[in-house]
Amino acid sequence: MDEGLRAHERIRKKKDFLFLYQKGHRVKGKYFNLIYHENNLGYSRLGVVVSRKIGKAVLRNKIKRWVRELFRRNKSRIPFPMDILVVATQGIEGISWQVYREEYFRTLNRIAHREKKN
RNA sequence: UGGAGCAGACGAGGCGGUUGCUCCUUCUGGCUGUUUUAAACCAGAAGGGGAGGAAAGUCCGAACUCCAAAGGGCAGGAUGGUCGCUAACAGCGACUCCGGGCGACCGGAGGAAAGUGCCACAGAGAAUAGACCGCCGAAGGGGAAGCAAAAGCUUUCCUCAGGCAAGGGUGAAACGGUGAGGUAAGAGCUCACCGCCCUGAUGGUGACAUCAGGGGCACGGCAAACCCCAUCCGGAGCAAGACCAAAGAGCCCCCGAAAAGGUGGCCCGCCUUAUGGGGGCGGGUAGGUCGCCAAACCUUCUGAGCAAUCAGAAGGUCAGACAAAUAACCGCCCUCGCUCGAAAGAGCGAGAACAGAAUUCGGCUUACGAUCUGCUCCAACCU
RNA sequence: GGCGCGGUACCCAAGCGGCUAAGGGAGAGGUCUGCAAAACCUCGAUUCGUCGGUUCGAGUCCGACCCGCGCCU
Repeated sequence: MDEGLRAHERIRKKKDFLFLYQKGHRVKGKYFNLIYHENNLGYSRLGVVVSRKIGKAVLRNKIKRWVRELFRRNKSRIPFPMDILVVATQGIEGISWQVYREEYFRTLNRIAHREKKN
């Protein structure tokens, strides 16, 4: 599996965001919430939301870069093709790259477990 | 050595590699399409570019776009020593005056004799000054004592009529200051010096400076109160705006008067329109494309100018996204800190802070560094 | 990204440059009551988001900064 992140692999349309907010399944985490919904594209797509409450522009960009890096490096951990929306919450501004990575993997595992049951 | 002032550079290590993003150019393949070639799109390869000095705050000024060709007036706003620079500016440079500092240096700047308004409390009086305490009471009035025949004279008291504004006191501010003369006591009443005002001469483009003569003091403060004077400004803003255009719905143009609406806060002016008649097939949402990166540009040199800056020559082109691009990590070297060691050296850690382009420039302001550099001033010590 | 509005006690707020910075709610204490409620009385801002400037004097006028909110695709 490739480790790229091309334009079509990112959620870019306002409609897609609104659809996920309405129909997506939510997983609440300590530092971010994750909204997902399966798609029929054959590949997964990623969207990142970091509001201005989190911090200044430098920090917001850094968080987005972390999220994208983990997504493209670990596409094989995603159980099936879906749209993923990562919404950063207050508290994320203090943590390190390693802590964030652990949290991301744990959240993906939770989704895999939940979907197996269903 | 310590303290201080001003100016300036840099913005963070260097080399190489792996994975990944974005834009440009060239090439290859695919898809679509057609008479054919291509464009666009997708994938790949090669080469190249890829955040800041403040990209920030959005405080000023412009370019650009639309609002009728943005036009006239009012209202409103901005600036404020002088001269210059600039596309423009609340910016920059040089100079002038005033204030602060021992000093390097720093800060301020039109008009208060065009008008209006305000100056609480305190105080006698606060802008056509005023008299609480106080000082005087000379000439005038009254009382007492002495001298004198008398007229009167001398001394003294009253503080009566009145005079004064020196001193006390109030206040942020009290209607020139100091000294001398003068006087009953005083007072620019007079004089000297200082301040102020007026006139003239000289120098300077000018703010202003210097000098000479005169006046006899008049002109309190506040215009970041209204205002006056001079100069400048139409309004919005790239989410401006232009073009293509699914779905859905019908929509548009021409003719004519009143009314309504719009056009910048108002007026003028200008534009549009219901209804009726006639004619025609466009307008525009989602979405897409453009605007969107070569510009008042950067570097070096030469010349003009005290300087800001200007002129010329040569060379360079180095972000262009749109839920929005720089990250994760490895190796070697370098610098710094800590530990071990007699030393050579070894190990560990760190390489930041403020902060992320969003139409583009010129400034201002604010934030920041464990990177530096230069000049200057003051103090102490040494020679 | 651009444009606009606001910040005064715990909350809502008024405030021509001049007295101790109105008022309402909530709170605390008291009066009343057997105890409460209601009513009545009393109390609280060392300072008006922060820092400078103008003025004799600033919550108010003028700058700079901080924070909060709204509108425009």
